[in-house]
Parts: sequence; structure tokens; C-alpha cells
Amino acid sequence: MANTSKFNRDNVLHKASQLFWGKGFAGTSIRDIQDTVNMRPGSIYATFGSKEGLYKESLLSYAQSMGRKLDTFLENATNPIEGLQQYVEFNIIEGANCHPSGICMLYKASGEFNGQNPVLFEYSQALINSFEKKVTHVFADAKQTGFIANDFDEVNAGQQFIILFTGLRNYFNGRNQPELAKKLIDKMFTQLQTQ
Amino acid sequence: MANTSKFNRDNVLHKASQLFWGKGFAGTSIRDIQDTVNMRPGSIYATFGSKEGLYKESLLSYAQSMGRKLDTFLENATNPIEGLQQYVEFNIIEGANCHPSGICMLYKASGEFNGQNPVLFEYSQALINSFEKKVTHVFADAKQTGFIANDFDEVNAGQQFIILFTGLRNYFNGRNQPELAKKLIDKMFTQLQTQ
DNA sequence: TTTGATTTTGAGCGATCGTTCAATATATTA
DNA sequence: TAATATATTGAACGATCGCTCAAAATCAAA
Repeated sequence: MANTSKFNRDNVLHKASQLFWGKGFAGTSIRDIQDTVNMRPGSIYATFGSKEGLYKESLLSYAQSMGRKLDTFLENATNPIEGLQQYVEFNIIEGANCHPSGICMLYKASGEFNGQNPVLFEYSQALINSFEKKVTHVFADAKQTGFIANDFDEVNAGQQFIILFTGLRNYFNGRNQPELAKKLIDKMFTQLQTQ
Repeated sequence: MANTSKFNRDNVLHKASQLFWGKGFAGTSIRDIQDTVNMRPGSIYATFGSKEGLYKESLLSYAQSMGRKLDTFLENATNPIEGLQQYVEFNIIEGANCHPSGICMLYKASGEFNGQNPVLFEYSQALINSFEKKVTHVFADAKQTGFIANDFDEVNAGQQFIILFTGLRNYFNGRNQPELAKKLIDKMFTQLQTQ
């Protein structure tokens, strides 16, 4: 019985998250979405319920692919700290050309929704917290495997990483200064390891 | 001959910038503006030309009052570095309750307009650069008056200050963790001075 | 007090917004 | 192949968007 969907849900969510990431929630119209995911409004609303529902799933899709990207950098690196650094450099230098924004979508969301939409604000905060925990685990792993000292505080390092990463992404958003970026990222990672 | 304006331009720009700061450019409607500045659309358009024109003046108004705020902290502090730190603490801890957003409006603008509106993006970048220059001068002054070492690199310190300040504002946006904020701001300023 | 330049008003323009739903198309099961 | 359940379509809804402009109000100069 019944009919089957013609679209690929993950593909639609990826395209939608790219749009939302670049233009923001308020700056993106459902008609923008229709055009880029090639679906009619009825299908979109039958599948995702509302613009807010689609946004929520798009944000989750973004966060998941963000986590997967970090994982691949960690897998291909000789040690966890180097993996983290290469991930940062990718986001700020090489990836800057092919991403809709230099700023993390989670923080663009957090900034747009704070004081305006408590549900979406808290949702973005939860995803940010998950990512910080993931980074904290990376530092804990690096400690356990002997890449950093035994008395290293991974919780503090996780906080500092998020703060510096976010600061750097904002600083280089829309700017093309790869040498300066490389230099400041290096400095960031020496600071992170000296505590 | 003629008639005189009934509104105070600075007051109108202040109120408009508070609205834009909190809700973003796309998220703020002219009708929102009408209600909070108590002007009719005809007057608004006769005075500021367009929504974009009003936004541009609002952003400048924000940047100017940001600069004045920093100046008062510098005047009341015993040394420039302490003035900077108290300014940062005000923006992230005490001021968080009375500001429309925890994030700097210049960076919210930069994030919203990158890839969408080149004119407003470049304008926000120019104001960000001015603020960085101002901070760099503060470090240069601190060097000349003997508060920091002679070999101190004020340009690098200015860059690091902006990056850390932005990172911290994003990290604590919408969160109420004054003790952690105080601790991380302290750490930021020791890092800044040790280079 | 009249004149005249300027400001303010607010109804309303065309466009676009998020969303709905009856009609149509499609794939699966009997 | 016919019946049926689900998916897709796209015209169109009411609301709101940025913005305009003729009419009314207002104040300074003559």
C-alpha cells in the first residue's frame, strides 16, 4: 500500500542547513528552500511541519556533520591535538571558501535566537554543549594516551578551545588572511597546552 | 522659515540600534521601529532614506557609544589594562542583563551580512577595524607609560584581545555564569600580558 | 497675522511572507 | 489489474513586508 518519498531526507536537510547557515533563520524564506531542495510547500510542510521544524532538523544535521568532520580529522592525525588543530585550520582557512559562512551555524543560531525564540535558543545551546563535551573528551584521550601531561585540566581546555575557536572564526569571517590565521591558530594551540 | 523636527535624532538612533542589535536586520521590521521610536513611516523615510540607511546609522551609533563606554572605563581605572578588563567584565557579566544581546552588534552584523550584503558587511568590518585600532592604542599607551614591558607587541595584543573578547561574549551569550566568566576573563588577561 | 518652507501623518500600494488543502499522481498490496 | 494508502502538487489564503505620497499640521520669517 501507499506511495514512497521521491526526495532524500539527508540531502534535503544538508541543502536547507547550508541556506539557513548563510542567510540566517529570519533571512531565509520557505520559497528559498523550495527552490534549492526542489520540493513544493505541501511536501515540505508534510515532512517537517513548519519552518521552525525544518530549521531544527537542519541545525541538528549541521551539528552532526560537524562532529563527523572532526572525527575524520582525528582519525587521520598522528595525535589528537594535531587533529584538533587541523580541524580548526580547515574551518578558518581552507573551508572558508566553500562554506556559506565563516561563523559556526550553532553560534549564528545562538546569537539570532537569544531573547527572541527560547526554544531554538536552548536547542542551539544544547548542541554547543555537546560539541564542547566532545572536545573535552579529545583532551581527556590525549592525556590518557600520554600526549599531554597528567595534571592537564581537560575541562578548562575544552572551554578555552571553544572560546578561542569561536573568536578566531569571527575574526576571520569574510577575510582572506591565511598567513595571519595560521600564526594565530598556532599561538592558540600553544596557549591551550601551557594552560 | 519652515518647521523643526520633533524627535531627537540620537535618541531615535539609540532605540533603533537596541532593536536591530537584539533582533538582527532581517528580524526587525520597520513597524517594530515605528512603535519603539514613535515615528510614522513617512518621517522615518524622510529622515533615514531606507531601512538599510537607518541600520547603517544605528550601527555607527552603536559603535560610537561602544567607544565612549570604553573611554569612561579607561578614565576611571588606575591603569589602561585594568580599564580594559573592567570594560570586558561589564560587557560579559553586569551588562548582560540590560543589553539586547550578549554578542557585539558589530559581529552580529558581520555574521548576518557576509555573503548577503557586501555594503553592510564592509561597513561592519570597517567599524570592527576601528575598534581594534583603538584597543591597540590602549596597549601602546600602557607600554609608553611603563605599565607593560618595552618589547610588548601591541598589534598582536590588539588582535588577541578582539579574538578572546568575541569568543567570551559568544560563550556566555544568554548564560548566567558570572564566577566562571570572571575566572576566564582573568585567564584571558594574564595570557594577553605574557604573550 | 499672513505667508511659505518644512515636517508629520497614516491610508494604502504591490510584493512577499509562512502556511493550507483539495486535487492529482504514484507506488504497493490484494 | 483494481483498489487503496500515501506523496506531491500548486493555487491561493490572510498577514505582514518595505515603502510612497497627497493631505494636514507646524513653526519661522516677513
